[in-house]
Amino acid sequence: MTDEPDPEALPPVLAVAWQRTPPPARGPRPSLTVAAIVGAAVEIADEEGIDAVSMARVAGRLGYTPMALYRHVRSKDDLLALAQDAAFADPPTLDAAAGWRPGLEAWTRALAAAYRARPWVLDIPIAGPPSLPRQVAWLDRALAVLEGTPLLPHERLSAALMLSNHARSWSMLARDLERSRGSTGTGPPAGTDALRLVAELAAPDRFPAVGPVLRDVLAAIEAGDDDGEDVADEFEFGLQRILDGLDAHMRRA
Amino acid sequence: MTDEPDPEALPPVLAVAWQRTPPPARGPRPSLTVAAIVGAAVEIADEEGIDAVSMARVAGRLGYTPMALYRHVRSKDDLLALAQDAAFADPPTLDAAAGWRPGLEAWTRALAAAYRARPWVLDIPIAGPPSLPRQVAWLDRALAVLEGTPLLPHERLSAALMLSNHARSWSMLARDLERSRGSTGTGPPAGTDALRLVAELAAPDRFPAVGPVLRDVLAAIEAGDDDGEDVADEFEFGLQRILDGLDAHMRRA
DNA sequence: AACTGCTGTGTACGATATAGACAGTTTTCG
DNA sequence: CGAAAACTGTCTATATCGTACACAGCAGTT
Repeated sequence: MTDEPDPEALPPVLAVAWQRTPPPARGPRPSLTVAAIVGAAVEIADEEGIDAVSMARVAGRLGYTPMALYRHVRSKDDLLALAQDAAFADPPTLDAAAGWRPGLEAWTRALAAAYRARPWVLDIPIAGPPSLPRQVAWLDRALAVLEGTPLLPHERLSAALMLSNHARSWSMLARDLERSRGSTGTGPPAGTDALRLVAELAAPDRFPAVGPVLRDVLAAIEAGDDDGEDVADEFEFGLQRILDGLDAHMRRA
Repeated sequence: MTDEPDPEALPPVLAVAWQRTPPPARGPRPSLTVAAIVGAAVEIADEEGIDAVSMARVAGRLGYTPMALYRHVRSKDDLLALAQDAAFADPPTLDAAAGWRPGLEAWTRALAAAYRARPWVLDIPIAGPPSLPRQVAWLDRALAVLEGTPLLPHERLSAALMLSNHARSWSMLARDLERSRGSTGTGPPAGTDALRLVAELAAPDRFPAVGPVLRDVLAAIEAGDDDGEDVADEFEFGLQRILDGLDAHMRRA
């Protein structure tokens, strides 16, 4: 009678992700497992992107009916959340003796590398604060690096999330530029072209500041060869600014 | 015969958004307009979220057939991009005399306020660098504030994007927490509960750093009353760190 | 007056997520 | 030992969407 959800109960995704579901006592041994389902989803996403990940595709790859998946996973959204978490490699081990700054640098770069390795992860909308195992593992490493610092606990959390957001945001930008480089015409065009377009479209009287800056950036890009390099440079610039800001705050305390 | 897309041609979305499409020379006067379509989409999203925005709903609200929209908009994705851009208010006018730091502070807070006013904007995946008019207008204001500073042009661009990313990321977190506060049980639970869960789930042996920090943050939250406040505090902390980092970099130059 | 290019409509198709009933299997309880 | 209970995977069905395609009527051009 009581369909009231127990407020103390684990949300289903978390229960599955943290393997808090006791094995069934009765009934046939499940031949499908969550791990297999998630693995198949990851494989498909690796090969063809998340748009190719449908319940039917995942089930088909494993030799099952689409509906079989719903015995192990509550919804497609849940499956995608699990796939996203599974897509990450284990966080790097950081040299604690080297200090917090090199540690966080390495951590953030590793995160960006993870996004680069599986860009489809960026297509899955994030839902809530990090709570799946792999994400928590990454968070743990960042917090561990900050352990000797004068930062307050909530400041450490903020710092880690800030760097994580930075890695994610810039990875999305890099992915978008790469995508538009490939597909001609449909999206905004390749890196420099997109900038050039905006620089031309922005009327100097209405948007006086944007034009000069973009033209200058364009000139700088054309002086160099590669423009994938430039995106990486912007990533580094932002990373160093954030670390500078944390450093300044620590010195003040 | 030549279906080759002209590399110099505007991508269709941009042509529409910047009103670079010449009015048709022949044929009946269009009764539908892009502005009306986008406006209807925004209204529906305001009332029921983006999930409620379907081509049929938008067309229906205007008294047209779904397919009529495709005469003015290339795809649903394009429509959403336009709606996202239209959803933003005009950027605030900033006091140039006050200096770059107060200016960027106000700018970033205004951006966060815009996300708060229309949270559904965050559900639309961003595609590429800012290139639609309202987004460019916002970017222009941030760059204008940085005009007197020793930052190089590409550094100014980086700084603006960094702050924009910060506003967006934290707005998403705030929205997620608010969402889970409302819906009981289905998603991850309300703000503090989510943290508590992770704190319990993270085994101390595998994730030694996460537990203490989360418990400390939880205690701090429970000492105060509201936890919406805390998210705002984290936003401010990150904002100040980024500005500190920019400040340090400027002094060095 | 014929033609051309345009607008909005109607129909149709192909995906897709997922609800609900069912048959078969394994364990537990009387 | 047999009946009931709990669970797995399947099958069928539905509702929702985005959008391709062909068409009817309209407004300028030739």
